[in-house]
Amino acid sequence: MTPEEAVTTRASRRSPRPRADAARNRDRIVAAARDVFVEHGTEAPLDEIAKRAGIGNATLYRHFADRRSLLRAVVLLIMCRVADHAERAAAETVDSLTALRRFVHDAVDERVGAVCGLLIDGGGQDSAEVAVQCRRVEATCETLMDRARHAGQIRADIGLRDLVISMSQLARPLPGIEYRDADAHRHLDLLLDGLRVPAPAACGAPGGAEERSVTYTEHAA
Amino acid sequence: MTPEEAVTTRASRRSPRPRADAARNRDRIVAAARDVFVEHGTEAPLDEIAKRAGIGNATLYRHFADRRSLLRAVVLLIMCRVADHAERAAAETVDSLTALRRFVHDAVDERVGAVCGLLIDGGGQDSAEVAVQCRRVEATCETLMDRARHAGQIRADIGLRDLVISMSQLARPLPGIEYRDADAHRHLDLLLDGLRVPAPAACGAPGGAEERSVTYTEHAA
Amino acid sequence: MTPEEAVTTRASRRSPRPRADAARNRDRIVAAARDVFVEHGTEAPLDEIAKRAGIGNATLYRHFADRRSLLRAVVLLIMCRVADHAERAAAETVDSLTALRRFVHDAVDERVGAVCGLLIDGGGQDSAEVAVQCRRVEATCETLMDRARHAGQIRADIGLRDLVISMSQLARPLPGIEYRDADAHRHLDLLLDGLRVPAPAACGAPGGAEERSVTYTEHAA
Amino acid sequence: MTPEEAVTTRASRRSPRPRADAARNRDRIVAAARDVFVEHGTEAPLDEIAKRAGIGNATLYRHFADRRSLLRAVVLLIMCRVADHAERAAAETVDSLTALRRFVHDAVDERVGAVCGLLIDGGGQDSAEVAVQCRRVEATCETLMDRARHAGQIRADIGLRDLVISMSQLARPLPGIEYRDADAHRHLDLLLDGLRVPAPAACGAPGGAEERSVTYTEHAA
DNA sequence: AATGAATGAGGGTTCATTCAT
DNA sequence: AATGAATGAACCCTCATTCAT
Repeated sequence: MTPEEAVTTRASRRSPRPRADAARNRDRIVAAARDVFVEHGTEAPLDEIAKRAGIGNATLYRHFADRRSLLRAVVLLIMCRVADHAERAAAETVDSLTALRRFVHDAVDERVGAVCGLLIDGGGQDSAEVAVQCRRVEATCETLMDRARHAGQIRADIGLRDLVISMSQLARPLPGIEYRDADAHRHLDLLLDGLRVPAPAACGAPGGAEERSVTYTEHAA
Repeated sequence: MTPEEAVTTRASRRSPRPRADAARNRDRIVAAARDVFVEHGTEAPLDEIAKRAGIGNATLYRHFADRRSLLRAVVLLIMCRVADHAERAAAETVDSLTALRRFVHDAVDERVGAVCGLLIDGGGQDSAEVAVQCRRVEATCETLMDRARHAGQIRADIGLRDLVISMSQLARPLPGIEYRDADAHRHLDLLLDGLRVPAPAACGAPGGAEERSVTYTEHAA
Repeated sequence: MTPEEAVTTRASRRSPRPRADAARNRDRIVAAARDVFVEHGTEAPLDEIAKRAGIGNATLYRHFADRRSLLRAVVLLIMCRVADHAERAAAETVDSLTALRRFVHDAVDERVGAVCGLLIDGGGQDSAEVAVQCRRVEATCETLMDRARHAGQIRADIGLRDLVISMSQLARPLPGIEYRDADAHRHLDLLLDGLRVPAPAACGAPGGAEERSVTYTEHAA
Repeated sequence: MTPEEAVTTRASRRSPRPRADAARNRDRIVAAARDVFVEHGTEAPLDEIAKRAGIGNATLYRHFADRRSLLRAVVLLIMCRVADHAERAAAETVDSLTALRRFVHDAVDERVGAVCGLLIDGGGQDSAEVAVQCRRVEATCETLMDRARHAGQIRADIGLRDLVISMSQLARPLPGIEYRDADAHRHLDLLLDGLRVPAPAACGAPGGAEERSVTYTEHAA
């Protein structure tokens, strides 16, 4: 599903035609914004984005009234793709855990880290379209996790939120450090390994989750 | 080791005495900066920090020439404490994996996520003092990881960098979302579980690291 | 006289025909501009005017090269009508003072306050057409005032400029306050009463013009 | 009463001391703003005001958070002085009509036209301090007008609002035309003459208020 | 001819940093 | 030493005007 389709079916709109060059500009802006947000964070100057997109600053404002609006478009773009990946993974991959794995890595490739936090707890708090995509992701992931849980592949105490937050955090660009996809992929693999059962602790290694959970509780206090 | 000791032994300096109230102000500023950086990111207005510290803005500049300088001091504070925790964990905890676990949770409690990125790749690239602390952390962690590796507790393909980056990322505050220590602790536990051997794959669950590594290679291309 | 006639006789122009719809657009723009200038001042965004006229912004620029040009057209429109009113009042109303009264109220209804200042001192300093209309107004008013003066109806120390400026000012919209024609009409009546002779002072009331003129001189110093 | 006193008695405030140079700057800014507003309208660039005051633009923002805030200060300054003039005129001038006359001319000299509209209908809608000064003006004028009415000096159908609006409008700078105090004073004199009774019409001149009121009603329709 | 889109210049406001008390 | 105040540079956003369909 493309973001355009996500917003509304074109036919139902009044706008006579979204002039080809304008549409191309819009896409360029969103793509540039995504990259700049990844590199410099969501507080990056919009002028930088405009320059990267090869347009004047005012043109950016013609397409997006303010920073939030642009951010929303980026989130929508990413979330549409991520949701697509989730559904495709669920449809095409028989093993649930493998599907989850495929999903998180695809999400990282979609720069999901650029908009971390925005897809949590409903995501686009102020955008119905984004919320729809978030729900697509949630629904698909929940299904996959349920199946994996029932198959005894992943621990029962892991929820959707854990997956989404961890994924977003690990995929986030590190300020001051050049962004490394490789790290995100690698650490997500480690984390996914941690989700699996039998929990490593059950394999005989000393110092299991219980042990930590004690310490953890202390910290939570 | 306190940050003051970390900087230099006082005796070798000219400054006759660092007036008690000035020293107190300095500490207040660093503490306030740490908290503000955690809450609003490292781009937060310095005036906000000064206000939080209960001092005038110019006083902040008397102590720290510019933003970088203040940031360095915060990093140094955190890294000193984190290094202390690392060494204490190594000294007091017999089991290496348990020591690592203790260390990462203590680091989160020290708000290590606030300065993520600054302690990677040598850390304070422009600060010898910070570099010293980073090396303390690195040395201790490397020792612990070596011991754990040799004891067959953690996988052989995991390096120090993996631990430090993951820890920093998972402990980072999520913009727009209220910071939750609990999430960081929880997800670090999951990640640590993923570091352990026998790898979950070896426990019989389908879809091991090898499988992923294939996909991963594709992504890396 | 319509503004079109005022500009030039069509026959002398090259333009083959001013396509009916184009002419209609032009009129709409000028009317919209007049209203917007009244409501939001002469600094109002031109896009607002275009939208109000129901046309695209570029169409506005096809008709009027820049803001000044549009403003001139509005002034011309208003001044043509105001001049018409002046001449009609002079022709149809026997009593000169009554004719003046009729004139000023008609002028207010033509939104003369919207372009205040532009019709003073020659009016459209940069427009021959406007200047022509200004002269029509001036000539007619001068005649009427002369007649009223000679008939002993109005004071001898009142000039055309007094009338025009006062009228413009009192008819001006008050920023932040919803425009009230009623106030303008009311206060113009009061002012016209002040023009009359025998001066109120002569009617026996204390504190006449002479008295004030003293104070006034002080202020002028 | 100075604006400072109008805001609050200094003693009751926490602010340790309003540093002399800062206070001087504040006064300079308000004075510059008043002049610029008179010359170029209340939409004039704030940078222009800062330059005129001989300070940096940011200093202006330190003293006044936004344009409204600055405007309020100007209004307060003017209204305090105007209210002082009103009370002084009432106290020192025996004849009520003469007092009113003195008042309006003093108000013009205080550049009351710069803030026209802001003193109508309660004045500083968002400022209690301004509202207080407006009420001082209103109360004094109402008293003066009452006395003049009872003494048969002015017409009974004239209200406070008529006086205030007319005064503000006539004293307003004409955009594009250099501001002329003389015109304002002159036209206010004429208007005040119009307020007097016996109404000029009663003096025998043809075309009185009744006649107009007919036309007027037509217009109002 | 009409229009949506593009754009550069300019104004409002914030903030890191410097100055004067 | 501590502070309130001052400042210029940078960013966001608007708008008059031009361009391309």
